[in-house]
Amino acid sequence: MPLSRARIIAAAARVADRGGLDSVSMRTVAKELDVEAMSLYHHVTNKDALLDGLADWVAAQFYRPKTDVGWRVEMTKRANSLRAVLSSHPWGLGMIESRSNAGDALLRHHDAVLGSLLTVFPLRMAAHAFSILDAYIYGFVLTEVNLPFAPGEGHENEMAEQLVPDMAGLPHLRRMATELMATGEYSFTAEFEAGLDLILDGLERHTGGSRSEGTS
Amino acid sequence: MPLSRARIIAAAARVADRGGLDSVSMRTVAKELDVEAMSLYHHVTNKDALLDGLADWVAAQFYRPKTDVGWRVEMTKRANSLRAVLSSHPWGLGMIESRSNAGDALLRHHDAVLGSLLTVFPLRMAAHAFSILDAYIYGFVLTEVNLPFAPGEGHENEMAEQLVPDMAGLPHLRRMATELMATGEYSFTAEFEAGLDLILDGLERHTGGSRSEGTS
DNA sequence: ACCTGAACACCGTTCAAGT
DNA sequence: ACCTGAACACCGTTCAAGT
Repeated sequence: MPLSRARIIAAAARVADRGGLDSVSMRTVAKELDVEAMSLYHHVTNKDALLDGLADWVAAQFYRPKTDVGWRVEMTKRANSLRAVLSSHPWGLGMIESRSNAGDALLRHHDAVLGSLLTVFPLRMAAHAFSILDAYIYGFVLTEVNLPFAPGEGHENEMAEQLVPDMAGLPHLRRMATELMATGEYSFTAEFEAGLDLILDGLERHTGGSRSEGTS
Repeated sequence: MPLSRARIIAAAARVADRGGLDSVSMRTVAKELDVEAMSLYHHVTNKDALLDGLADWVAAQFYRPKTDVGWRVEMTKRANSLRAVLSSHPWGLGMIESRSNAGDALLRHHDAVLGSLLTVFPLRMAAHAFSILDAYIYGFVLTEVNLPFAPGEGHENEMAEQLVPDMAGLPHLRRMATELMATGEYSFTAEFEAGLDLILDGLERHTGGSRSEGTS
Protein backbone atom coordinates (compact mmCIF):
# COMPACT_ATOMS: atom_id res chain seq x y z
CA MET A 1 0.00 0.00 0.00
CA PRO A 2 1.55 3.31 -1.05
CA LEU A 3 2.02 6.23 1.27
CA SER A 4 -0.66 8.92 1.19
CA ARG A 5 -1.68 12.00 3.13
CA ALA A 6 -4.64 10.12 4.62
CA ARG A 7 -2.53 7.17 5.77
CA ILE A 8 0.02 9.53 7.31
CA ILE A 9 -2.63 11.43 9.27
CA ALA A 10 -4.23 8.19 10.49
CA ALA A 11 -0.81 6.98 11.62
CA ALA A 12 -0.18 10.26 13.44
CA ALA A 13 -3.54 9.89 15.22
CA ARG A 14 -2.53 6.40 16.36
CA VAL A 15 0.80 7.67 17.67
CA ALA A 16 -0.95 10.54 19.50
CA ASP A 17 -3.56 8.20 21.03
CA ARG A 18 -0.78 5.98 22.28
CA GLY A 19 1.75 8.47 23.63
CA GLY A 20 0.20 11.92 23.60
CA LEU A 21 0.73 14.80 21.22
CA ASP A 22 4.32 15.33 22.31
CA SER A 23 5.23 11.91 21.00
CA VAL A 24 4.15 12.84 17.48
CA SER A 25 7.26 13.59 15.45
CA MET A 26 8.04 13.13 11.78
CA ARG A 27 10.30 10.29 12.83
CA THR A 28 7.77 8.47 15.07
CA VAL A 29 4.97 8.79 12.50
CA ALA A 30 7.31 7.48 9.81
CA LYS A 31 8.26 4.54 12.02
CA GLU A 32 4.55 3.76 12.53
CA LEU A 33 4.37 3.34 8.74
CA ASP A 34 7.68 1.45 8.39
CA VAL A 35 9.17 4.20 6.35
CA GLU A 36 11.82 6.91 6.71
CA ALA A 37 10.96 10.34 8.10
CA MET A 38 11.83 12.11 4.87
CA SER A 39 9.31 10.11 2.87
CA LEU A 40 6.46 11.94 4.60
CA TYR A 41 7.47 15.22 3.02
CA HIS A 42 6.32 13.97 -0.37
CA HIS A 43 2.73 13.92 0.91
CA VAL A 44 2.55 16.65 3.59
CA THR A 45 4.41 19.91 3.12
CA ASN A 46 5.69 20.00 6.74
CA LYS A 47 4.79 19.07 10.30
CA ASP A 48 2.39 21.98 10.63
CA ALA A 49 0.40 20.68 7.67
CA LEU A 50 0.33 17.25 9.30
CA LEU A 51 -1.12 18.81 12.47
CA ASP A 52 -3.71 20.67 10.37
CA GLY A 53 -4.68 17.30 8.96
CA LEU A 54 -4.90 15.84 12.45
CA ALA A 55 -7.23 18.65 13.56
CA ASP A 56 -9.45 18.02 10.54
CA TRP A 57 -9.42 14.27 11.22
CA VAL A 58 -10.89 14.95 14.68
CA ALA A 59 -13.42 17.57 13.58
CA ALA A 60 -14.73 15.24 10.87
CA GLN A 61 -16.03 12.97 13.64
CA PHE A 62 -18.20 15.62 15.28
CA TYR A 63 -21.95 15.06 14.90
CA ARG A 64 -23.47 17.65 12.54
CA PRO A 65 -26.91 18.85 13.63
CA LYS A 66 -29.76 18.50 11.15
CA THR A 67 -32.24 21.30 10.49
CA ASP A 68 -35.39 19.15 10.35
CA VAL A 69 -35.17 18.06 13.99
CA GLY A 70 -35.75 20.08 17.17
CA TRP A 71 -32.79 22.36 17.90
CA ARG A 72 -32.55 21.35 21.55
CA VAL A 73 -32.23 17.66 20.83
CA GLU A 74 -29.67 18.40 18.14
CA MET A 75 -27.60 20.67 20.38
CA THR A 76 -27.59 17.98 23.06
CA LYS A 77 -26.54 15.28 20.59
CA ARG A 78 -23.84 17.57 19.27
CA ALA A 79 -22.53 18.42 22.74
CA ASN A 80 -22.36 14.77 23.73
CA SER A 81 -20.65 13.92 20.46
CA LEU A 82 -17.92 16.50 21.01
CA ARG A 83 -17.36 15.28 24.53
CA ALA A 84 -17.14 11.66 23.37
CA VAL A 85 -14.80 12.34 20.45
CA LEU A 86 -12.48 14.62 22.40
CA SER A 87 -12.41 12.24 25.36
CA SER A 88 -11.20 9.35 23.23
CA HIS A 89 -8.59 11.61 21.62
CA PRO A 90 -7.46 13.86 24.48
CA TRP A 91 -5.01 15.67 22.22
CA GLY A 92 -7.85 16.68 19.87
CA LEU A 93 -9.07 19.83 21.56
CA GLY A 94 -5.66 21.43 21.84
CA MET A 95 -5.03 20.42 18.26
CA ILE A 96 -8.22 22.05 16.96
CA GLU A 97 -7.89 25.23 18.96
CA SER A 98 -4.22 25.87 18.30
CA ARG A 99 -4.55 25.78 14.51
CA SER A 100 -4.72 29.37 13.33
CA ASN A 101 -6.97 28.54 10.40
CA ALA A 102 -9.97 26.28 10.91
CA GLY A 103 -10.06 23.23 8.68
CA ASP A 104 -12.87 22.33 6.33
CA ALA A 105 -14.46 19.72 8.60
CA LEU A 106 -14.64 22.17 11.51
CA LEU A 107 -16.14 24.91 9.35
CA ARG A 108 -18.81 22.53 8.05
CA HIS A 109 -19.54 21.41 11.57
CA HIS A 110 -19.94 25.01 12.75
CA ASP A 111 -22.14 25.82 9.77
CA ALA A 112 -24.42 22.91 10.64
CA VAL A 113 -24.65 24.02 14.29
CA LEU A 114 -25.51 27.56 13.25
CA GLY A 115 -28.03 26.25 10.71
CA SER A 116 -29.87 24.35 13.42
CA LEU A 117 -29.93 27.36 15.75
CA LEU A 118 -31.24 29.60 12.96
CA THR A 119 -34.37 27.45 12.70
CA VAL A 120 -35.60 29.06 15.93
CA PHE A 121 -33.39 32.06 16.74
CA PRO A 122 -32.91 35.36 14.94
CA LEU A 123 -29.33 35.86 13.74
CA ARG A 124 -27.97 37.79 16.68
CA MET A 125 -29.46 35.40 19.23
CA ALA A 126 -28.19 32.43 17.23
CA ALA A 127 -24.70 33.92 17.44
CA HIS A 128 -25.07 34.25 21.22
CA ALA A 129 -26.26 30.65 21.47
CA PHE A 130 -23.41 29.43 19.28
CA SER A 131 -20.84 31.27 21.34
CA ILE A 132 -22.04 30.17 24.75
CA LEU A 133 -22.53 26.53 23.77
CA ASP A 134 -19.12 26.28 22.13
CA ALA A 135 -17.41 27.91 25.08
CA TYR A 136 -19.15 25.67 27.60
CA ILE A 137 -18.48 22.43 25.76
CA TYR A 138 -14.85 23.22 24.97
CA GLY A 139 -14.20 24.48 28.48
CA PHE A 140 -15.76 21.48 30.17
CA VAL A 141 -13.91 19.03 27.95
CA LEU A 142 -10.68 21.00 28.40
CA THR A 143 -10.64 20.43 32.14
CA GLU A 144 -11.97 16.90 31.81
CA VAL A 145 -9.33 15.61 29.39
CA ASN A 146 -6.55 17.11 31.48
CA LEU A 147 -7.55 15.37 34.69
CA PRO A 148 -4.86 13.07 36.06
CA PHE A 149 -7.21 10.09 35.78
CA ALA A 150 -9.88 8.77 33.40
CA PRO A 151 -13.27 10.15 34.46
CA GLY A 152 -16.64 8.50 34.00
CA GLU A 153 -15.37 5.27 35.49
CA GLY A 154 -16.16 5.95 39.10
CA HIS A 155 -12.70 7.26 39.90
CA GLU A 156 -14.14 10.47 41.30
CA ASN A 157 -13.76 9.24 44.89
CA GLU A 158 -10.21 8.06 44.33
CA MET A 159 -9.34 11.51 43.11
CA ALA A 160 -10.91 13.12 46.12
CA GLU A 161 -8.89 10.90 48.45
CA GLN A 162 -5.68 11.73 46.61
CA LEU A 163 -6.29 15.43 46.88
CA VAL A 164 -7.58 15.81 50.42
CA PRO A 165 -4.21 15.47 52.19
CA ASP A 166 -2.88 18.57 50.46
CA MET A 167 -5.86 20.67 51.38
CA ALA A 168 -4.71 22.46 54.49
CA GLY A 169 -5.85 26.05 54.14
CA LEU A 170 -8.36 25.22 51.42
CA PRO A 171 -11.50 24.65 53.49
CA HIS A 172 -14.08 24.87 50.72
CA LEU A 173 -12.27 22.60 48.29
CA ARG A 174 -11.73 20.15 51.11
CA ARG A 175 -15.42 20.20 51.90
CA MET A 176 -16.32 19.55 48.28
CA ALA A 177 -13.87 16.67 48.10
CA THR A 178 -15.02 14.99 51.30
CA GLU A 179 -18.75 15.70 51.31
CA LEU A 180 -19.47 15.40 47.61
CA MET A 181 -16.85 13.54 45.61
CA ALA A 182 -15.74 10.98 48.18
CA THR A 183 -19.34 9.94 48.83
CA GLY A 184 -19.75 8.93 45.19
CA GLU A 185 -22.42 11.54 44.63
CA TYR A 186 -20.36 13.31 42.02
CA SER A 187 -20.39 12.37 38.33
CA PHE A 188 -18.76 14.28 35.52
CA THR A 189 -21.41 13.16 33.08
CA ALA A 190 -24.21 14.41 35.33
CA GLU A 191 -22.30 17.63 35.85
CA PHE A 192 -21.88 18.13 32.11
CA GLU A 193 -25.56 17.57 31.43
CA ALA A 194 -26.68 19.81 34.29
CA GLY A 195 -24.63 22.72 32.97
CA LEU A 196 -25.78 22.11 29.43
CA ASP A 197 -29.42 22.04 30.48
CA LEU A 198 -29.04 25.28 32.41
CA ILE A 199 -27.69 26.95 29.28
CA LEU A 200 -30.30 25.41 26.97
CA ASP A 201 -33.05 26.49 29.40
CA GLY A 202 -31.70 30.02 29.32
CA LEU A 203 -31.59 30.02 25.54
CA GLU A 204 -35.07 28.54 25.24
CA ARG A 205 -36.52 31.53 27.04
CA HIS A 206 -35.56 33.55 23.99
CA THR A 207 -37.33 31.36 21.45
CA GLY A 208 -40.79 32.31 22.65
CA GLY A 209 -41.57 28.58 22.54
CA SER A 210 -42.54 26.38 25.47
CA ARG A 211 -40.23 23.76 26.96
CA SER A 212 -41.48 21.00 24.69
CA GLU A 213 -38.29 19.20 23.76
CA GLY A 214 -36.64 18.74 27.15
CA THR A 215 -34.13 15.92 27.43
CA SER A 216 -34.25 14.98 31.09
CA MET B 1 21.64 39.83 41.19
CA PRO B 2 21.90 36.06 41.72
CA LEU B 3 19.82 33.54 39.84
CA SER B 4 16.67 32.29 41.57
CA ARG B 5 13.60 30.26 40.82
CA ALA B 6 11.45 33.39 40.75
CA ARG B 7 13.75 35.24 38.36
CA ILE B 8 13.88 32.23 36.05
CA ILE B 9 10.09 31.94 35.92
CA ALA B 10 9.68 35.67 35.27
CA ALA B 11 12.22 35.42 32.45
CA ALA B 12 10.36 32.43 30.99
CA ALA B 13 7.12 34.45 31.07
CA ARG B 14 8.84 37.25 29.16
CA VAL B 15 10.11 34.83 26.55
CA ALA B 16 6.65 33.27 26.20
CA ASP B 17 4.95 36.68 25.89
CA ARG B 18 7.38 37.61 23.15
CA GLY B 19 7.53 34.45 21.06
CA GLY B 20 4.87 32.04 22.27
CA LEU B 21 5.18 28.96 24.42
CA ASP B 22 7.11 27.04 21.78
CA SER B 23 9.94 29.54 22.01
CA VAL B 24 10.47 28.74 25.69
CA SER B 25 13.47 26.45 25.98
CA MET B 26 16.09 26.08 28.67
CA ARG B 27 18.51 27.75 26.30
CA THR B 28 16.28 30.75 25.41
CA VAL B 29 15.34 31.37 29.04
CA ALA B 30 19.01 31.18 30.03
CA LYS B 31 19.92 33.66 27.30
CA GLU B 32 17.20 36.04 28.59
CA LEU B 33 19.14 36.02 31.88
CA ASP B 34 22.61 36.21 30.30
CA VAL B 35 23.54 32.86 31.68
CA GLU B 36 24.17 29.35 30.38
CA ALA B 37 21.35 26.83 30.04
CA MET B 38 22.83 24.48 32.59
CA SER B 39 22.79 27.11 35.32
CA LEU B 40 19.01 26.94 35.47
CA TYR B 41 19.12 23.37 36.73
CA HIS B 42 20.47 24.56 40.05
CA HIS B 43 17.16 26.34 40.75
CA VAL B 44 14.51 24.32 38.88
CA THR B 45 14.70 20.55 38.74
CA ASN B 46 13.84 20.36 35.04
CA LYS B 47 11.80 22.03 32.30
CA ASP B 48 8.56 20.53 33.56
CA ALA B 49 9.10 22.18 36.94
CA LEU B 50 9.74 25.46 35.16
CA LEU B 51 6.40 25.10 33.34
CA ASP B 52 4.68 24.32 36.66
CA GLY B 53 6.13 27.56 37.95
CA LEU B 54 4.88 29.39 34.88
CA ALA B 55 1.34 28.06 35.43
CA ASP B 56 1.46 29.21 39.04
CA TRP B 57 2.78 32.62 37.98
CA VAL B 58 -0.34 33.09 35.83
CA ALA B 59 -2.84 31.73 38.36
CA ALA B 60 -1.44 34.04 41.04
CA GLN B 61 -2.79 36.99 39.02
CA PHE B 62 -6.41 35.78 39.03
CA TYR B 63 -8.77 37.87 41.17
CA ARG B 64 -9.87 35.94 44.26
CA PRO B 65 -13.51 36.52 45.19
CA LYS B 66 -14.27 37.75 48.70
CA THR B 67 -17.01 36.28 50.84
CA ASP B 68 -18.37 39.54 52.24
CA VAL B 69 -19.54 40.89 48.89
CA GLY B 70 -22.43 39.73 46.70
CA TRP B 71 -21.57 36.51 44.87
CA ARG B 72 -22.77 37.76 41.49
CA VAL B 73 -20.55 40.82 41.49
CA GLU B 74 -17.62 38.70 42.62
CA MET B 75 -18.19 36.05 39.97
CA THR B 76 -18.33 38.76 37.31
CA LYS B 77 -15.13 40.39 38.55
CA ARG B 78 -13.46 37.01 38.65
CA ALA B 79 -14.57 36.12 35.13
CA ASN B 80 -13.34 39.43 33.73
CA SER B 81 -10.05 39.01 35.59
CA LEU B 82 -9.42 35.58 34.08
CA ARG B 83 -10.21 36.85 30.62
CA ALA B 84 -7.89 39.84 31.07
CA VAL B 85 -4.98 37.85 32.49
CA LEU B 86 -5.21 35.05 29.96
CA SER B 87 -5.57 37.50 27.08
CA SER B 88 -2.35 39.29 27.94
CA HIS B 89 -0.59 35.93 28.31
CA PRO B 90 -2.16 33.80 25.57
CA TRP B 91 0.01 30.81 26.51
CA GLY B 92 -1.38 30.86 30.07
CA LEU B 93 -4.53 28.81 29.62
CA GLY B 94 -2.81 25.92 27.88
CA MET B 95 -0.13 26.09 30.52
CA ILE B 96 -2.57 25.89 33.41
CA GLU B 97 -4.72 23.16 31.94
CA SER B 98 -1.94 20.90 30.76
CA ARG B 99 -0.25 20.65 34.17
CA SER B 100 -1.36 17.36 35.70
CA ASN B 101 -1.24 18.73 39.25
CA ALA B 102 -2.72 22.10 40.02
CA GLY B 103 -0.36 24.59 41.62
CA ASP B 104 -0.91 26.32 44.90
CA ALA B 105 -2.09 29.64 43.43
CA LEU B 106 -4.73 27.90 41.31
CA LEU B 107 -5.99 25.86 44.27
CA ARG B 108 -6.29 28.98 46.40
CA HIS B 109 -8.11 30.73 43.60
CA HIS B 110 -10.55 27.85 43.24
CA ASP B 111 -11.08 27.72 46.98
CA ALA B 112 -11.96 31.42 47.01
CA VAL B 113 -14.43 30.98 44.13
CA LEU B 114 -16.11 28.08 45.89
CA GLY B 115 -16.16 30.04 49.15
CA SER B 116 -18.05 32.89 47.50
CA LEU B 117 -20.57 30.53 45.92
CA LEU B 118 -21.14 28.75 49.23
CA THR B 119 -22.42 32.02 50.76
CA VAL B 120 -25.64 31.52 48.78
CA PHE B 121 -25.72 27.99 47.37
CA PRO B 122 -25.90 24.62 49.07
CA LEU B 123 -22.86 22.45 48.40
CA ARG B 124 -24.15 20.52 45.43
CA MET B 125 -25.47 23.61 43.68
CA ALA B 126 -22.23 25.45 44.41
CA ALA B 127 -20.38 22.60 42.68
CA HIS B 128 -22.67 22.95 39.65
CA ALA B 129 -22.09 26.71 39.58
CA PHE B 130 -18.35 26.27 39.91
CA SER B 131 -18.25 23.76 37.08
CA ILE B 132 -20.37 25.69 34.62
CA LEU B 133 -18.64 29.03 35.25
CA ASP B 134 -15.17 27.55 34.93
CA ALA B 135 -16.08 25.71 31.76
CA TYR B 136 -17.64 28.79 30.16
CA ILE B 137 -14.80 31.16 31.02
CA TYR B 138 -12.05 28.75 30.01
CA GLY B 139 -13.86 27.79 26.81
CA PHE B 140 -14.53 31.36 25.76
CA VAL B 141 -10.97 32.43 26.43
CA LEU B 142 -9.63 29.33 24.72
CA THR B 143 -11.22 30.27 21.40
CA GLU B 144 -10.51 33.96 21.89
CA VAL B 145 -6.76 33.66 22.50
CA ASN B 146 -6.37 31.37 19.52
CA LEU B 147 -7.97 33.75 17.04
CA PRO B 148 -5.63 34.79 14.23
CA PHE B 149 -5.96 38.43 15.27
CA ALA B 150 -6.18 40.47 18.47
CA PRO B 151 -9.85 40.88 19.44
CA GLY B 152 -11.40 43.78 21.28
CA GLU B 153 -9.78 46.27 18.93
CA GLY B 154 -12.45 46.45 16.31
CA HIS B 155 -10.84 43.85 14.07
CA GLU B 156 -14.02 41.80 13.99
CA ASN B 157 -15.00 43.17 10.58
CA GLU B 158 -11.54 42.58 9.14
CA MET B 159 -11.78 38.98 10.19
CA ALA B 160 -15.17 38.62 8.58
CA GLU B 161 -13.84 40.00 5.30
CA GLN B 162 -10.89 37.62 5.38
CA LEU B 163 -13.10 34.63 5.90
CA VAL B 164 -15.99 35.30 3.58
CA PRO B 165 -14.20 34.34 0.33
CA ASP B 166 -13.70 30.77 1.54
CA MET B 167 -17.30 30.31 2.51
CA ALA B 168 -18.77 28.61 -0.51
CA GLY B 169 -21.03 25.86 0.81
CA LEU B 170 -21.20 27.40 4.28
CA PRO B 171 -24.34 29.53 4.00
CA HIS B 172 -24.99 30.12 7.68
CA LEU B 173 -21.43 31.07 8.60
CA ARG B 174 -21.35 33.34 5.58
CA ARG B 175 -24.53 35.00 6.75
CA MET B 176 -23.11 35.56 10.22
CA ALA B 177 -19.92 37.01 8.81
CA THR B 178 -21.64 39.41 6.41
CA GLU B 179 -24.75 40.41 8.34
CA LEU B 180 -23.31 40.54 11.85
CA MET B 181 -19.55 40.80 12.03
CA ALA B 182 -18.86 42.91 8.95
CA THR B 183 -21.43 45.48 10.06
CA GLY B 184 -19.49 46.12 13.25
CA GLU B 185 -22.36 44.90 15.40
CA TYR B 186 -20.27 42.09 16.85
CA SER B 187 -18.04 42.49 19.89
CA PHE B 188 -16.28 39.73 21.76
CA THR B 189 -16.56 41.59 25.03
CA ALA B 190 -20.32 42.00 24.64
CA GLU B 191 -20.57 38.34 23.64
CA PHE B 192 -18.61 37.25 26.71
CA GLU B 193 -20.78 39.27 29.05
CA ALA B 194 -24.02 38.13 27.42
CA GLY B 195 -23.10 34.48 27.91
CA LEU B 196 -21.92 35.08 31.44
CA ASP B 197 -25.15 36.87 32.34
CA LEU B 198 -27.25 34.07 30.89
CA ILE B 199 -25.42 31.61 33.12
CA LEU B 200 -25.56 33.84 36.21
CA ASP B 201 -29.29 34.39 35.64
CA GLY B 202 -29.79 30.65 35.46
CA LEU B 203 -27.84 30.13 38.66
CA GLU B 204 -29.63 32.94 40.46
CA ARG B 205 -32.95 31.16 40.00
CA HIS B 206 -31.60 28.55 42.40
CA THR B 207 -30.72 30.96 45.20
CA GLY B 208 -34.31 31.85 45.96
CA GLY B 209 -33.16 35.47 45.96
CA SER B 210 -34.34 38.26 43.66
CA ARG B 211 -32.16 39.76 40.92
CA SER B 212 -30.79 42.51 43.12
CA GLU B 213 -27.13 42.58 42.14
CA GLY B 214 -27.38 42.63 38.34
CA THR B 215 -24.42 44.08 36.49
CA SER B 216 -25.96 45.37 33.29
C1' DA C 1 27.54 26.28 46.38
C1' DC C 2 26.97 27.80 42.05
C1' DC C 3 28.08 28.12 37.14
C1' DT C 4 29.88 25.98 32.79
C1' DG C 5 31.37 23.21 28.51
C1' DA C 6 31.25 19.03 26.08
C1' DA C 7 28.53 15.24 25.01
C1' DC C 8 24.28 12.26 24.04
C1' DA C 9 20.00 11.26 22.11
C1' DC C 10 16.55 13.54 20.29
C1' DC C 11 13.91 17.35 17.05
C1' DG C 12 12.24 19.59 12.00
C1' DT C 13 13.97 20.33 7.72
C1' DT C 14 17.26 20.90 3.40
C1' DC C 15 19.63 18.90 -0.11
C1' DA C 16 21.84 15.71 -3.10
C1' DA C 17 21.56 11.18 -4.28
C1' DG C 18 19.54 6.96 -5.32
C1' DT C 19 15.60 3.88 -7.81
C1' DA D 1 7.69 10.14 -9.08
C1' DC D 2 8.80 8.48 -4.90
C1' DC D 3 11.93 7.13 -1.18
C1' DT D 4 16.39 7.74 1.40
C1' DG D 5 20.83 9.03 3.99
C1' DA D 6 23.77 12.49 5.60
C1' DA D 7 23.92 16.93 7.41
C1' DC D 8 22.51 21.32 9.99
C1' DA D 9 20.70 23.83 13.65
C1' DC D 10 18.02 23.08 17.20
C1' DC D 11 16.03 20.42 21.78
C1' DG D 12 16.31 18.50 27.22
C1' DT D 13 19.43 16.57 30.13
C1' DT D 14 23.80 14.11 32.26
C1' DC D 15 28.20 14.42 33.85
C1' DA D 16 32.75 15.93 34.90
C1' DA D 17 35.06 19.94 35.48
C1' DG D 18 35.90 24.47 36.87
C1' DT D 19 35.51 28.64 40.59
